[in-house]
Amino acid sequence: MESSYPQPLVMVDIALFTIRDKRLSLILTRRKEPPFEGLLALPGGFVHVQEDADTEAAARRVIRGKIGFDAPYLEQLFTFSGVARDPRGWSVSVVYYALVPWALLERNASVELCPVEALPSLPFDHQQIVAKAMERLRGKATYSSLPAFLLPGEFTMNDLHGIYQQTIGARLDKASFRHKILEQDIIEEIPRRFRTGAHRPAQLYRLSSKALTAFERKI
Amino acid sequence: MESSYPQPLVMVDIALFTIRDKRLSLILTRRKEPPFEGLLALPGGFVHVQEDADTEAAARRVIRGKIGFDAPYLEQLFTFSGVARDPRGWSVSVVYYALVPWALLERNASVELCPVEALPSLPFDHQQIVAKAMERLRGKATYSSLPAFLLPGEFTMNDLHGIYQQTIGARLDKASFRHKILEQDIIEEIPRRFRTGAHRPAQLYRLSSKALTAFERKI
DNA sequence: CAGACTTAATTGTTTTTTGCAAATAACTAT
DNA sequence: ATAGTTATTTGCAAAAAACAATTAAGTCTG
Repeated sequence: MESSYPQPLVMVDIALFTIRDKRLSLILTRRKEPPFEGLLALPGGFVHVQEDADTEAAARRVIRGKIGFDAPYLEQLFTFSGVARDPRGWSVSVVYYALVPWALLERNASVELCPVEALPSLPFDHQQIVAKAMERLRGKATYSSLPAFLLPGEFTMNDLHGIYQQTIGARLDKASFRHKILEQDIIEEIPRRFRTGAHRPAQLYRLSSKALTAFERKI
Repeated sequence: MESSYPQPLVMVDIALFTIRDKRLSLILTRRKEPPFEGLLALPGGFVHVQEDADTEAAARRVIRGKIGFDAPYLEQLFTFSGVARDPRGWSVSVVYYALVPWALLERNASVELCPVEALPSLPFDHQQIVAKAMERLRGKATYSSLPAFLLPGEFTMNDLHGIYQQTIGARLDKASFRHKILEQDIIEEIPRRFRTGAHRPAQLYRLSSKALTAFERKI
């Protein structure tokens, strides 16, 4: 039977993004075991065929282990494979990327955060993985509600505008951005809720039910 | 050591598209072994850690086994996993999709072709896989040169226009389409080459070197 | 061999989208 | 009250896209 052939090791790795101080950042783990013991790397682990229904469940397990709760946005990114990527042997890593608002992480003292423009050199093929994840993030930012998942439940149009500029890496016209976003129905005004501060109060928005169900269907 | 845990079975499956008689079609295989012996299914196989450098190499091996040569376009689609998708046990399938011009397949008598609107019910989770592949194809058609890989080396603007409409599933204005495509530099005129027939001859085009190198870099 | 026919390709016009600049609105701090 | 600052809207110009019609280039038919 074919399945008696030697099989690759199967693991999941997570590119877990957040935005702190307006900087897109990754949550990393300091490895507690060989190989690469002591180095910072993407959180990950082996798939446990006894407890994980599929690799997405494995990814959620890893994320919960790292930050204590589920990420609001989770999507499969790409599968990396080969004999050379891990010194333990031929391996397959199903990589997911996840977005978490910084507000949810703040109390969590243990997380190691690193802005994407200042990453250390990462073990395995994690450098490549990060590059691919950024590419996807940038790509989706131009036509989906994805970057909104980096924000907490309530946010202003300016917050959203900034996040989009961050992830796309370019300047966007405010008026056009506002227009296009509202037209897509991915966010909605929270009636009578404003962020008040030094100046004119800003209308608060939240993700619309349309955006949330689109995410459930992984669009 | 972690790697002594029970590991999932690792395989690759291929969604191999072509266009025959203006209909987007899939190349299927009649299974020669259990499970689902005798049924039509996507071509696939286990990853051979001795001979495959990575899952993409495994995918190429499967494709060569099926059609006798490499597909002009090949890209990783998605990884499907779980305990229920294959009766042999917890498995991971890294799925690739590939595009092949019908002209290259014509002489190959053994291939079983099936238009995507008239697929039989497929075993495993292959129905889902096909749905995902179509979605990706549709998505990419709107902004890339991808559908052009379904055509032979020389094609007319009308051929291309038809293919795009096929994969997107909507009508596209001829003048606008022409304009946008030419502006992107993904195809180029073949000087002095025309398809002659019953009426006005049509200029022949080919993929530009820009489109070909973009594919090499998997854009 | 003229003209009808058919498909290819271009051109012009209207409509929609986008980018830019300025104006208006709503607050706080002095 | 008013200057200062950020939020939001408005208006207009430029660009892109959709639509409609015209011109081009051949074959086929009587």
